[in-house]
Amino acid sequence: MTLLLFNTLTGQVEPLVPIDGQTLRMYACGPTVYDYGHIGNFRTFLQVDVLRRFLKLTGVPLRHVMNITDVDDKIIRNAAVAGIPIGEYTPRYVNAFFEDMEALRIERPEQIARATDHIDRMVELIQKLEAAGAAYKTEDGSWYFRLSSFPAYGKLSKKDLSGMEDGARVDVDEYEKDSARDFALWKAAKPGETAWDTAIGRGRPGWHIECSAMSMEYLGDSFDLHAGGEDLMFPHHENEIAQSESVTHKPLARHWMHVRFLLVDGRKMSKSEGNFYTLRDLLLKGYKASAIRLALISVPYRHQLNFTFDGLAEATNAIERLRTFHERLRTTTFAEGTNPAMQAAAAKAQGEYMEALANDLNTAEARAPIFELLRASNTAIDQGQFFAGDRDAVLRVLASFDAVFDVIADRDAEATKHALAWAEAEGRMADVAPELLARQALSDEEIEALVAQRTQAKKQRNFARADQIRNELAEKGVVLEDSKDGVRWKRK
RNA sequence: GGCGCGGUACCCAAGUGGUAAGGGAGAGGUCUGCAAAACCUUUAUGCGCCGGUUCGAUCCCGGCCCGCGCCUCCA
Repeated sequence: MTLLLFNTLTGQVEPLVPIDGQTLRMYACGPTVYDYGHIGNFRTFLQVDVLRRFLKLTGVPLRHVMNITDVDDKIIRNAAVAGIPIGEYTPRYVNAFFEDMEALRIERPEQIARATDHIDRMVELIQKLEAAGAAYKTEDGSWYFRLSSFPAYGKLSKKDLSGMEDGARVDVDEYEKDSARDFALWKAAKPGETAWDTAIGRGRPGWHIECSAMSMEYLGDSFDLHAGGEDLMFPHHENEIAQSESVTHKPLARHWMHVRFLLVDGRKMSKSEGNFYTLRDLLLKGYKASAIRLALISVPYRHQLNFTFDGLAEATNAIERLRTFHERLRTTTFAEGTNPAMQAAAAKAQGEYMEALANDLNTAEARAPIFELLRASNTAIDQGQFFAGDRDAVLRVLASFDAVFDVIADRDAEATKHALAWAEAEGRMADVAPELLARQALSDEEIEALVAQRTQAKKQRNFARADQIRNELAEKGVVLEDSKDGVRWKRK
């Protein structure tokens, strides 16, 4: 099955297939590690995760490179404020980022590349650009890209810069540039700032050059897909194209994917609006990592997603239903055999599910057949028309679902535990929701003991006592389910 | 100002030129000691508004209204 993916470059939905007929090579812009990741960052990374997981599900081998920008103005500024070198400042945020990826079940790309590990590659690239007449050095020792040397500039974002060349706006700090639109490849060192001594002078890289240098290093001159948030389309990706293609004279990437921004309560998320959330903020409020994942991927990547707490609650409940169903399949004993109707329903769901994802990663549409199969299965089970062979077939469909969505398998407790440990270490326990703390109050053993007591009380038909225990557990976030096979409990 | 996106039931949301997936929530019911879970029924003659094309439009075209994003560091 071939993925049809919208290509920003052509404005069309096109098949995404490896140009070399084997491995799909992709580059996706990663984080700038100056702070903790927010849900907007993660929406993009999650949607790219959906892409890579679907490709893997369809049997496409991947080589996915993600950069980590560990040197830039904000990092330098923040490190200076903290009074430490950037090499000491960034690791905590790099580690936090990886921990957040793990919490959200975002798969690790095959290759992670840090900017500061590739300074020499960037310098080489700038030298090549100079040789090609596309780069020049200014008096202060900075290097700029000569936009006039690259007529195709703007082809990705569909911008016509012809009328803007003679910028009426003159930036006094950049008076040395040939043209106001020329962008920095290399910034000359300012006193006290982080800098590298290199063949092109002492300084630090501009933002865009790292992606050109590192994609070339790990994926070659030309690769299959380049992805990132919509804001990166211009100027970042446009600049990457200019830098890379001026040297290679080959298309940097054949396919470009851009994930739209999310809104929070109908507005762009920003600190000043007071609608800014990191993943950690939400975990401490008691929301499950899986619910955050589902909420952020359920609206297809090309649409704005309006993030709300209602939406998070909805995702929480939807996951609960999936997990309850999965548990029912796993723990119920079914008679041998199959129900042809169920076999057909499972095959249909699987087909519709895959087709929806193959259609430009339509995650919203992909959910529908899964829930339809869930209901059909529950009905069949209730009526005794569901057999061991059906269970296996339905479990296989759920496995396909989770191969991409990854929300049924429950690792929420670990993510929450890590978040709480972090809050403790950072002195942020005041931000932890009381309900979350209440939920941590009982150990599994204590819950088991109370459940046993309640079962005993029920046997003695002491329902008052049994209900008392149930209420007590409910206050601690533990929900009970009585069934023929005994009592199941779960944490909310 | 330039570029682009969206307005579908209480909320989220998919979708197609032929009469509206799915999720959440609510209501009623079955089951249960009571719950929970599960299932059944129910909640848009309607898809922002007005025209047009068509045998037929939510889906195509035009206009209008409203909301949002990008154009600057930003996922």
